[in-house]
Parts: sequence; C-alpha cells; structure tokens
Amino acid sequence: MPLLSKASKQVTIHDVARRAGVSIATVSNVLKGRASEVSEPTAERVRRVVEQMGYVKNLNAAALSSRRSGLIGAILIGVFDPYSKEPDPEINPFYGEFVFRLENELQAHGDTLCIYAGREEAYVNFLLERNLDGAILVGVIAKDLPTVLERRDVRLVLFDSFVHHRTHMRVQTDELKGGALAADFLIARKRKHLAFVGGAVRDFPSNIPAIRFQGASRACDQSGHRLLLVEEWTSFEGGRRAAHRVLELKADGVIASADIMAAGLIRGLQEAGAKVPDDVAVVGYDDLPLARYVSPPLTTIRQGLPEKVRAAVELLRDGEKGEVRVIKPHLVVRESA
Amino acid sequence: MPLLSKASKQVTIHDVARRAGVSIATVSNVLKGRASEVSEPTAERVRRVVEQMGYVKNLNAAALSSRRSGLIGAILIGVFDPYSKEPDPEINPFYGEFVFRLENELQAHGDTLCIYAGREEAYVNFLLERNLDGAILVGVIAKDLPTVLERRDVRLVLFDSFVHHRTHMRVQTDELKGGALAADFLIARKRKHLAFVGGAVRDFPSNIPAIRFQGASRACDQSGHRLLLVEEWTSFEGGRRAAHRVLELKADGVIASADIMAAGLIRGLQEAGAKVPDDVAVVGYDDLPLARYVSPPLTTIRQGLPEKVRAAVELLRDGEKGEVRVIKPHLVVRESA
DNA sequence: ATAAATACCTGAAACGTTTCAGCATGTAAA
DNA sequence: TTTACATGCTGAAACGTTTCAGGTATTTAT
Repeated sequence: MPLLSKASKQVTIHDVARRAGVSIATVSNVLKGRASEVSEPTAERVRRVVEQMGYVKNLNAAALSSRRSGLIGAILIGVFDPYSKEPDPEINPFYGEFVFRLENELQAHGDTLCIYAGREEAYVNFLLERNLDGAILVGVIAKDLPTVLERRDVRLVLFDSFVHHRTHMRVQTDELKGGALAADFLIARKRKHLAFVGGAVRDFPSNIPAIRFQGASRACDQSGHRLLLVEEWTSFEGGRRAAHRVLELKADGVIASADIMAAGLIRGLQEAGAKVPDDVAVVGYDDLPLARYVSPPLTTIRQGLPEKVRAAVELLRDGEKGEVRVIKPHLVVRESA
Repeated sequence: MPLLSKASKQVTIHDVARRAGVSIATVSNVLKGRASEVSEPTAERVRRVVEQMGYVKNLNAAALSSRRSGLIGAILIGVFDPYSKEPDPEINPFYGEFVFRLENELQAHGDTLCIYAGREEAYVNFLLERNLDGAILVGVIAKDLPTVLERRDVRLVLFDSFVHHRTHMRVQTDELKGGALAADFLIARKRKHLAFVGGAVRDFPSNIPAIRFQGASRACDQSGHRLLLVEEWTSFEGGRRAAHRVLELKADGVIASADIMAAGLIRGLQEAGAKVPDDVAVVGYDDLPLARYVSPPLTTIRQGLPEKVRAAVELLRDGEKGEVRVIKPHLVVRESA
C-alpha cells in the first residue's frame, strides 16, 4: 500500500463535460447551481453524468482557481504544557468543546475546520500557506500580531482577547459582568467574607482572571463588602492549595476563576474538613461539563460558549475591521453555593 | 472589509525566481532542500530573496501539482447528540484530548489536521473532495465503509473499530485485557460480589463496553467469581441510576465501562449513603482528566491514548492494508478502589 | 584527444478548477 | 427592418506549484 496513491486517475470535470457533450464551463455552472446560466435539460443531463461517473470535485483545484479555500483555521495557544509537552488537561475540556462547536457552525456553510495547536512562532505560516479564508485565534499570544497578516488581509477573529486591535475582530464574554454576577450571588446568599481564588491576577492587566476579579471586586465595593484575593495558578492543584489560605482568611464565600480551580478548591476544603457549601460557598467559572460531575455540583458562571462561537463565525463571514462582539454571561445555580 | 481578500497579489515562486535570476524549478528545489540539485551559492541567494520578498508557499497549488495535500482528516462520529444537536459532554473530553494529541503528532511531520464531525452520510465526500492524504475515523459508523474509498485508495485508519476490514487499518486497545485488569484488581482487593455497569453490552457484539465486559467476565470465571451485569446507558446519569441496582445486588466491587459512568455511579452510591471504596469499590475506564477531579479520584484503566494516536499516525504513513495495532491498557490505582 | 560521467540548471507540461469575454440564436422593442 | 437584449453555451486564460526530460559546461576516465 503505497504512501502516494497510485489509484486510477481521478474523474475530472473534463471527463464529465466530454461525456455530457458540453463544455467544462457549463459543468462548473451546473455544479455551482447557477440555474440562470444553464437550461434545465442540460443541467439535468450533466447531473446524471456526474452521478454515473462518481465525479467528486477537487476542492484543492477549486481553491487555487477561486482563491477561496473553504478552510477556516483554529489556532489554539497553550493546549500543550510547554514543560511536559502533554496536552494540558486543565485547559483541554474547554478547547475540546470549542473545537466541536466551531466545526458544527462551519459545517453549516460547507467550510472545513483546520486545527493548529503548535508552537506560537509558526502559526502565521500556517495561516498564510494554507490559504485559509479566515481563522480564530484562541489564547494569549506573547507577541503582537505580525503586520503581514494585515498586508495579506487575513480575516482573523481573536477569541477572548481583551487587547484592542485596529484590524482584527474580537469576541469575548463580558467578564466584568461575570465576576459581578458571582459576587452578587454570594452576597445575596448572606456570605460576609468573600475571597477570589485565581491565577496571575496581577500579572497581565488584560488577563481573564484579572478581569473577573475586577468585576467581582467592584460588585463587592458597591455593597460595602471586601474581596480578598488568593493568588494561585489556575489549575486543580492550585485550587487545592488555595483551600488553606481560604480557611485561614475565614472566607465563607469564594469565587474561583475557573471551574477546574473550583474543583480543586472544593477538594482541598473537604480534605481540611470544611463543608461546601455550608461552611464555604464556592462559585466556579465557565460551566465546563466537569461542573456537573464534581460533588457538590458547581454553581458557576456560564460564559456563553455557544453564542461566542456563533458570533465568531459571523464575524469571520462579514465582520468589519476591529469589530467586537461581547456576550453576556449567566449564573448557573447548582449546589456548591 | 471584503469577504474575498483583494489584498496585494501574492508573491509567487515566479517572482522569487525572477529576482534571484534563476528558473522556478531551481527555486522549488531550494525550497525543498534538494541540496544535490543546486549549488550552495545559488541556494543561498534564493533563500535570501525568499526572505526579502516575504515569499510564502501556496500549499494549495503545491497540493494540486504534487497530489499530496498535507492534510489529514479526523472523522469523529457521535460528537453531537443527535437529539439536542449539542456536543455530547459525555464524549467530548475524550475527543478533545484525541484531537490535540493527533494534531501534535501530525505537526511533527508538517501535516495539518482537518476535523469532520458532521453527519455520517457526508464524511465520504469530505474525504474525497479535500484530497486528504489520509484520515482517522473514530466512532461507530452505522453503515459499511463505501467501496469508493478503496477504489480511490484512501488511507484510512479505523480507531477503536473491532470490525475486521480487508483494506483499511485499525488501532485499538486490548479491551479484553483491560476488563480483566479491572476484575483482577477488584478480586485482589478481596471483593467478593462483582458487577459490571455498562451500556448496550448486549446490543453490538463488537461494541467496546461489550468487550470490556467479556474481558472482566473471563477473568472472573478463572478465579471462580461471578460477574453481575447492570445495563445502563453509558453516561453520568446512567451511572447514577445504576447505583440503586448495584446496591440491591449487594455488589462490593464494580467495574464501570467508562470514567464518566463511574463518576455518576459514585455520585449515586454516595447519595444512597454508601461509602466508596469502603462499601463499594469502583473501577473506571479510560483515565480521562475527569478521573482525577471526582472524589474519590478514580482507580481506572488507562487505554493508552498517546500510544494509540501515535500508532494511528504511523499506520497512516506506512501501514499495510488491513494492518492492526493493539495497545496494552494499564491499571491506574487511585482511591475509588 | 575523445568519450563518459557529473553537476547545475532550465523549459514546459501537467494538476483540476473558476471565470470572463465572446458568440450564436431567438425574442422584444423601436 | 433594424436595434437591443436576453438566453445558453464555449474557449481559453488564469491560479501557483511540482517534476521530468533535457541541455550546457565542467570534470574524470580511457
């Protein structure tokens, strides 16, 4: 079984045209459904020949000719832990759902999804070489977007990016609102001593945990509460470690910057003998499938992934330069708070 | 911002050739690194021009000409729940990890991953139209593989398929062994009344849960134990429902056909007041990230996803027709058993 | 000195589409 | 009767690569 297919030659549009007794231009028109260009009897004849010969279009050739590849890229930064080279399970479940929802949206218009999850330095090449019609970039990139992307007029949607960009489009959740939702809920539940557990909150001003923290913090301010900050790396283990600090601080309501962290936090709290939610109420963030599987099931902020993905695809199709779509988050009440 | 890029014309291999004062054939040779065909000074000059002009290869054109697209497809059946049209969170985490591991393996050889997770009827078109160099099909397909795939000599690896196929390749875990591993472990832990909780065990002879059950069953036979069967749909809720039956049957050791189901089962057991693992020991299957996040963390069978993905990619590159790779599973001991 | 081999390079034909200008033919308007 | 326009179709030129069959020099073997 050779690596290169030596299979019988492909049936091309020429073969179909010859057999149907028309020109290739006509076949192309039929395939594209340009009814006004072809009489119905001819179209029907062509369609029958296509069927008979088992003709399948070569999208590669079509792409070369039309300059539309029908390929949309998803560039996923941070899927792999740079140290272990293993996919990071803390991030995975989100990315998985993202990918499948995206694929589903693209399907509807006949586009195909290509994944890039490699080194950050090479994604630009990926974008250009493959002649993608557009791409969605998820995750925090270290460097600025290279200007070559503007010159080549690549349609790029930045997913969850909070850095303003003149030429590219963006989709994001209203994270300030999300943080506020969580804080207000805990306050409504009569929690007095609130804490926020999250990673790298101070490191990057436009970091997602940082914005969530700010949202929660402002909500606390408005109702005269204080919001303590426990900084830990956003991960299960980080959450678990944070449990000690949370107990030391005597917090009775905690907002975790991600579900995965909330899960770790709850584990840590339980290991230390605290009851959730009776002693400490915990609100997560993201509403990953995971949120339903831990016990107690997580009360969490749903970031609106379906809407965000849909918005991203819409922008890809006919967004304007610099356009931004902001999705409203929602509170999902389960049992952890 | 137009949908079709009206950007400045692409820099082509012709432009590079002209500027460097050589033929396009030479440029192509340089780009391909065929050192024996080009003198070093010439090659260097070409490389410099490439750099200067910001030339980027058009892989579309390359694919058309060379008949190698550098595209590998992942065909994922069952990602979407046919009723809700939502991605099935019970299956997602596995698929997510699969996709990222696969992408990573392909990266290493410069190939790009395309995802197809649409309707089962259309995956064949996807395979042919896009001129994929190969594809991996995951999940149970209802119909036989169409013969057109053989005629067109599509390189296809069936992932987790237990149906023999003359022309296509397969990768799978030794699920019989996996089931046995789980059963033997419970027996070694002095559990007397074993049960297997799984979905559709009797429906399809080549269904994965069915094989896992068989493996466990045989291991029980060999040591004079009986293995009760509790059939429930493989899902969190299915596991939860199964808890009642498990308690009725007075089983003290249970094998779940998937981690997600084990998670539900544990929740159900705990809700009914039973202690895991003291009253009932639970062994899961798959070792999803999830396994570490539930409490108690799952003792489970690792199906060897990294090895399987690697094997699949190897087969894609130089497997023989009908070749099968079987990966050995491993027991991961945590706290649920 | 001639023949053979080698090193380096080129011209041109694919690959399979899309699309545009143009060409008949028939029909409606002037 | 001429002009204009619509309809249905075609020829041929792109699109940007790869690759193969040569074609010069230059070197080596005879």
